[in-house]
Amino acid sequence: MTTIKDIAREAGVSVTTVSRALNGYSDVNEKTRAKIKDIANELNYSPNALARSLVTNKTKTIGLLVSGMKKESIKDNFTYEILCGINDMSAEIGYDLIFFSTNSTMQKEKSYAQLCRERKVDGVIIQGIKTDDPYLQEVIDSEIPCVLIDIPIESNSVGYVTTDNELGAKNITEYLIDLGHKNIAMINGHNRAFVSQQRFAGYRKALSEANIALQWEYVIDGAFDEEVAYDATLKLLNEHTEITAIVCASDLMALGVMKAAKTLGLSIPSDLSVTGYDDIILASYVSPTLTTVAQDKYLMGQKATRLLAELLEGHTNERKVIVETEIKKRESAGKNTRI
Amino acid sequence: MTTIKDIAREAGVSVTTVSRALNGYSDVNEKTRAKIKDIANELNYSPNALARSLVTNKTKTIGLLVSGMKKESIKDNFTYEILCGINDMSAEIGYDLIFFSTNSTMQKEKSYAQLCRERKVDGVIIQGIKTDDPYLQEVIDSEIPCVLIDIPIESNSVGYVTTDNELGAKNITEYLIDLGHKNIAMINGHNRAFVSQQRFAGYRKALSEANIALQWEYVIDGAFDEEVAYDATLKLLNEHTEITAIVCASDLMALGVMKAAKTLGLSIPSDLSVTGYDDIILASYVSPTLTTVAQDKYLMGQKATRLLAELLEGHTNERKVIVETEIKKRESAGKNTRI
DNA sequence: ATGAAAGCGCTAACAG
DNA sequence: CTGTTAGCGCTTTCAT
Repeated sequence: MTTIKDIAREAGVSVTTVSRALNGYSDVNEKTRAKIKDIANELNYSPNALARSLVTNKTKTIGLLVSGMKKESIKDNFTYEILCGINDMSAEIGYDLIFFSTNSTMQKEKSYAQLCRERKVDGVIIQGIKTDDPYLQEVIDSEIPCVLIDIPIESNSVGYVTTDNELGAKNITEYLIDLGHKNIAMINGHNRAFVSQQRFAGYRKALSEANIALQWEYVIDGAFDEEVAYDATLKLLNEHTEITAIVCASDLMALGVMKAAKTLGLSIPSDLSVTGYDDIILASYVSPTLTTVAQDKYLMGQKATRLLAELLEGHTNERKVIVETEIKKRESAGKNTRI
Repeated sequence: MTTIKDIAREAGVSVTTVSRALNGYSDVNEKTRAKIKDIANELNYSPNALARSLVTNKTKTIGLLVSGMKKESIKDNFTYEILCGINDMSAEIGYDLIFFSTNSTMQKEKSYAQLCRERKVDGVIIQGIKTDDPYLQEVIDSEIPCVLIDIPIESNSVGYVTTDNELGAKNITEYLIDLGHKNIAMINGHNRAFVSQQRFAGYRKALSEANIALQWEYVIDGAFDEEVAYDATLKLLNEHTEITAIVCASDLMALGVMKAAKTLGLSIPSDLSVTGYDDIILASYVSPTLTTVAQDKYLMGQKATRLLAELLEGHTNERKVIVETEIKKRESAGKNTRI
């Protein structure tokens, strides 16, 4: 492996000069620089990022703490799209990405801060973490710049990217109300997710503004899981045949709801309207196609990365980024036929 | 930031002892070790991986060279599933993952080997690279242990994971032949992909064994792209109305073919049978559902990682891993009705 | 414009 | 069982 020492020897200069020449410092004779560069090329030199980082205390690396890269959640390309956005943007701004491979067993042994300190990442992006995750507190306490996705926490070194979940849920609920529905149920995620709390708030607000009383029995947690949502829906619809529409806090759960409807012999949307949240790829391919609140996940990833870069470079204006959502009106929601 | 120096001072021992105590060496008094560990905890110490790597020349890091993490290819969760497999397995064997964020512009400036040398990754997994990619030759030349996905190259430091693409394509073509089809077209990827070459070979072999003459006009490249496949299919079917079945080299392209059929007013499978390759999530959700050759992408990722680990630890038996494929018979392929 | 020297945090002989 | 010493490859004062 070629080092600057080798180059220095070959060029008959000191390592200092080599370092400065290669790093584009101005106080170096252009002739010497050219010579050094030539030799570097010839010797097939590439700098050792480890050694450099050790002294500069910068790694040009972003740590990624991503839950949901499990086999089970492959259907849900939410995480992947965010990843793509992060990847593209980080390439643009010159940061490499490091995945902390931490399975559940190890998570107990090694703290968030430890992970970051060991690898000396410049900053971190966190996605898919639950609000009761012990890591979360650590993030806030730690000095390491960090961007959270879908967790609204701000501090000196912490920012976040999210969508207006309350508004999104409110809008789509209103859309159902406009379609004539009154008995609208909600399959939510779970209360350890901020987005669930917010989406419920939006649902509630829409009902309230339309003077529809909130029925607590209509609101069920589906754990963001297709199967769980399926089971919950069967039970719900058996007990409450008056329900004509279901708002889901994720597309995946909406798929579960649609399956349940099929099981019960209900056709969508004539017997039951269903809406999702996220706009995953499947949403536009299932039959009937799924009406949903679209989040631009790719953009979220990009913005998260850009925000982190700002945090790192210390010229942050705003630590909060809200990405717009959009209702995709497709086939799964229709007029209430039971009026 | 706490260093072993701090601990050493506090414990009244040398840094060497601290290092050995913390790394579990046996030649350390258990009492001293306990004391050192206590102090380390108290001081909230975590080792600096950079410094360690600099001297040990090992980083416990796997580099990932993945094409297809672009916005355009989000539909195609092939890459993502492989990633999940890699991620899970690398967590298990204690390696972190680093993404080389290299966009097209940078790729020209920095070589594969440079990337690896700079970051001092222990090994590399490469996916989605084309056979004419200059990186490929570098991989082979380089001494860095490397596992390729879907590129059959072996050397001292290089292994690969793939499926039997020829067999898969042969099987599914035979399946169509068994259904009574004779005029079977193929929408292939492109010839810079090994899998395309192999899948074509399988298609060809199946035809030949059934004494069906290969028609070169029936074989078109679809660039692994939905749109391109769509256009190609329109043209193909307009010129060759006798075609009753199309074998595609990817599911994404099969989606394009299905759209084209729709455009042409052909119904699937009664007018046209279509098969895919990969078994992406969409395959079982589109309507009609897609008959395809399923590859266990997650498993491929896992196996790639395990193989790399073996390469790294120097106890490699076999540098080649072939993952089984399976034909998923769904709705898009049916009996030839034009016999 | 260049070099000498110190040091980033750690491990690894070697000696004792 | 423990400490001394050297050094991984690089950047960074501080001289010159």
